[in-house]
Amino acid sequence: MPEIIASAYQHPLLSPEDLQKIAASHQRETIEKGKMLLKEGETAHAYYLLQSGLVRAYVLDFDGHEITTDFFSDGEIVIVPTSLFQRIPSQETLVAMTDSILWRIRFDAFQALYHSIPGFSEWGRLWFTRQLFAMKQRSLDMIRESATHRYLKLMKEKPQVMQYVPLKQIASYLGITDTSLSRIRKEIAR
Amino acid sequence: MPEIIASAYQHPLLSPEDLQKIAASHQRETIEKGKMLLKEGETAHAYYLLQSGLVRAYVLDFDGHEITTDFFSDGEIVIVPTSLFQRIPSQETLVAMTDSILWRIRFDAFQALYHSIPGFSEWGRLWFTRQLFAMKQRSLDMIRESATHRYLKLMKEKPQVMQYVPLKQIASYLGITDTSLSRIRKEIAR
DNA sequence: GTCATTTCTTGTCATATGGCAACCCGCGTA
DNA sequence: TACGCGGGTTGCCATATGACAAGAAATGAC
Repeated sequence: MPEIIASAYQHPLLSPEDLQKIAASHQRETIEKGKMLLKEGETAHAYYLLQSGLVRAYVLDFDGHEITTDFFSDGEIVIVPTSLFQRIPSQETLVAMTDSILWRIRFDAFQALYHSIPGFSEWGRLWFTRQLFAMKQRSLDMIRESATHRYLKLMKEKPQVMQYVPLKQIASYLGITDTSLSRIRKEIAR
Repeated sequence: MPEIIASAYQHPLLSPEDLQKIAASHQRETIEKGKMLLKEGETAHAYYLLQSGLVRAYVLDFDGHEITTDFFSDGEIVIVPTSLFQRIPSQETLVAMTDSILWRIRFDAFQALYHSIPGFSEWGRLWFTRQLFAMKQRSLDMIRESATHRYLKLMKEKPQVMQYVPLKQIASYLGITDTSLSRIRKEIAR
């Protein structure tokens, strides 16, 4: 069983046998830089556990500009929950920023595990709880932290992003223009 | 069975009998304006379904200023998921802005339902999915909408808030100062 | 290697918002 | 009635960021 799966689904209620079953529901997949895992308007039928690489999520602005909504890095779950769990078209697009290796699990397989392994639904609830917390922190950061602080924080938490993502896309994630980000970088380098 | 419970837990997989069991796990409670449902530092042991009233959630700033993180209105679930599901102290405080009526369900009772009624854990996942979406929208709004637009949107979606909450607390929810909000209101009244 | 495209930086000016302080108003209370 | 106080508004000035445009640097295609 791939190490990445065991560590991603770590939970006190999940036995080694449970993990075996969970692992068996995942298929290994690779994707090239620039390719999309999910496009706006499509309905998701699976989510992905990212073994290595970098994936970006974005939505389109009222006038067609991309706004980056998320960066996914090693060990994280690449997913658009609304589309997958409400079975509706996604507003977000998922695109690989580097060649990536991931483990896909289809909705049906997930559903079967969710209702047959108690520890798995516990794990799921915990995952949601943490996601919700992270999103709340992000909203709070938008309110109480300066753009400079948000940039430094992102650099610290996801340094890979700096390496593979154009500033413009980082800027939209931070809620500023690429021009401002450029000035912030200049100021920091001082 | 209280109407509010049946409608809050509406889900195709939940039978009338399921709803009976769910309802039986809730206790009716009232709270006076100004009282707290959960204080920063306490660990939540229950969540609440709000039948009528208005509840506000806030965190404290680095220098002690309140930042409003949420308003809960009729029919919504009043909860601090991180504290309840990770069994850790809450960073948020929940305070009643008006006299309110709510239905409380304790963690243990929730847990029992979650693992015995498949439709209930489905419902829970859907609730999380929607919350996550709402939080993402909020982050996006902070990025792409002006303060004026955010204010108008809040007025439209939760008009009760205007009625019972001081501008200062609304302003912190919108990510601006009360001074700015006052100017925005002036401009809108124009 | 050359050309085209994308990415990043910089300058100028406009605008939104903040910080601070003064002030006004309504309301409860001594 | 007078006072104190919380809530809201306003004026003045500072600052952060945006909009737009030009140019420099890096990247990719052929």
